[in-house]
Amino acid sequence: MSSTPLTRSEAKDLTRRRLIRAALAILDTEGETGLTTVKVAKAAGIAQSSFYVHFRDKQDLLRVLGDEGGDRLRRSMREARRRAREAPDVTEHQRDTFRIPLEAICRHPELLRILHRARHDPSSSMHEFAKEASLAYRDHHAADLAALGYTADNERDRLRLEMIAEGINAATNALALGHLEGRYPDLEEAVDVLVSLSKGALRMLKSSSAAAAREAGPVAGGAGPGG
Amino acid sequence: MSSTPLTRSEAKDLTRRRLIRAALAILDTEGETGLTTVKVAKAAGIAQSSFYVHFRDKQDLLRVLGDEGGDRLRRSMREARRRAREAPDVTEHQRDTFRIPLEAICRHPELLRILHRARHDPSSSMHEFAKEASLAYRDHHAADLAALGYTADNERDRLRLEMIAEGINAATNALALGHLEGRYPDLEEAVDVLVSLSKGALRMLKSSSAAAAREAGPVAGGAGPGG
DNA sequence: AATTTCACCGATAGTACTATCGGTGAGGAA
DNA sequence: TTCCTCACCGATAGTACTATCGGTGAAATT
Repeated sequence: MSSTPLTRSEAKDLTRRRLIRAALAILDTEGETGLTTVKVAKAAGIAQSSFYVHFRDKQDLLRVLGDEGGDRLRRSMREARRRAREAPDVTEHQRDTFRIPLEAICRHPELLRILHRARHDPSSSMHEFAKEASLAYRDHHAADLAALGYTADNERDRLRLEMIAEGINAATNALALGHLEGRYPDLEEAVDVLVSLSKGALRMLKSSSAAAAREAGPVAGGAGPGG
Repeated sequence: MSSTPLTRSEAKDLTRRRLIRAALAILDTEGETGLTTVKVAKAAGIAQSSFYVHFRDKQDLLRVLGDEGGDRLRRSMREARRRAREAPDVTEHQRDTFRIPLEAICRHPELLRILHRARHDPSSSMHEFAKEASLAYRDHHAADLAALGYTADNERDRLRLEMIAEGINAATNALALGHLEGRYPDLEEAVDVLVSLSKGALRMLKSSSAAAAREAGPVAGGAGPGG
């Protein structure tokens, strides 16, 4: 009741925020197929035609959603790295490295679900953005692992580190969603699993030049890429 | 040119196969949004209205696609387990356990992409099917890991084994898709990474009752489930 | 106070898709 | 040969959504 009289631009911005919020909710519950200007406008409390006061067209809305998601993504990654650095010891630093992304996902699971879908849907308006975001996540994980002391000093190890990071990233997402679906009630157990997964993979990295043959057997026999 | 005169039911079945094949291709390249009776019928070389000779409606087509995918899934999982058992030694058995699913994905990546999308899209006609398939894959991986000698003898380890299996499964999918996208040219390297990931995780499992504290630090401090 | 701006509205043209219907001709049974 | 069956066809009714347009009233400007 203090400042209910809004200026026109404030009111417009508020409506725009409502549209974006509504769009995210619909995207999460009904997918890109279910996202229509009719539903978004109705959920935001305005007429369907007024949608076009705020966005040039539907494509434009998706683009804005992608941009906002990207910003939120970058901010949360910076924040995560900052917080992990504050851990008292190495073990806790390791656990933080995996706990923080897990908690971030659980706070805004709809963003991951939307990205996840777009990542594998070539027809999605957010497909390219989702691919970039996915690579950014992988590189973030790779940097995390490097920060834990596992550096790659040659091309082969660099590629391996990327693979490990991508694998760990996928596992993190899967466990977070499993937690949200109620299958894994204890998030700390998920942290344990991720820590141990990474330990195994990074053991390989450390011993790659010396005992590669013993660790993984004859490796060079390369199968070409699949069809 | 030998038996071009087909019976009517043979010809009908052929058309049906063409429709299913076309639907899968469109689903892969354009997503569920782009899957229309117009496109499917045209790609199969028949009139749009003739679509309804073969399927009651679009939903029916999706259901059939799900069923066929399920069959193919179960067959390929059985086949994979059979082949892995034939490996000459333990190391090769381990590698086969991860190589076989990787190769299976690379042979039919469109199936994984379609499932992946539906898995995270509540509006998808194949959503429930994709969730079940995902759990089936996880349990398949869990059985594989158990076959490698890592058994869970209590409730906590059973849940951990499930988490490890789900994580490894997600990593497998991610690496296979990365390989297909050209980021990881050597599939054998992906096998190495998966083997090492699993080794790390299963080390935790084996030592869970005895040396849990040394392996992962204080573990019991349980944080509740997230929001 | 007079005028302009503009966020929002209802109506609607245009587009794309789903599903039905009556017809047709070649396969198959009598 | 005669009749029936049915996979396929074109046309079309019905539905859902996108995007545009002229109008309206309150905020903002003069």
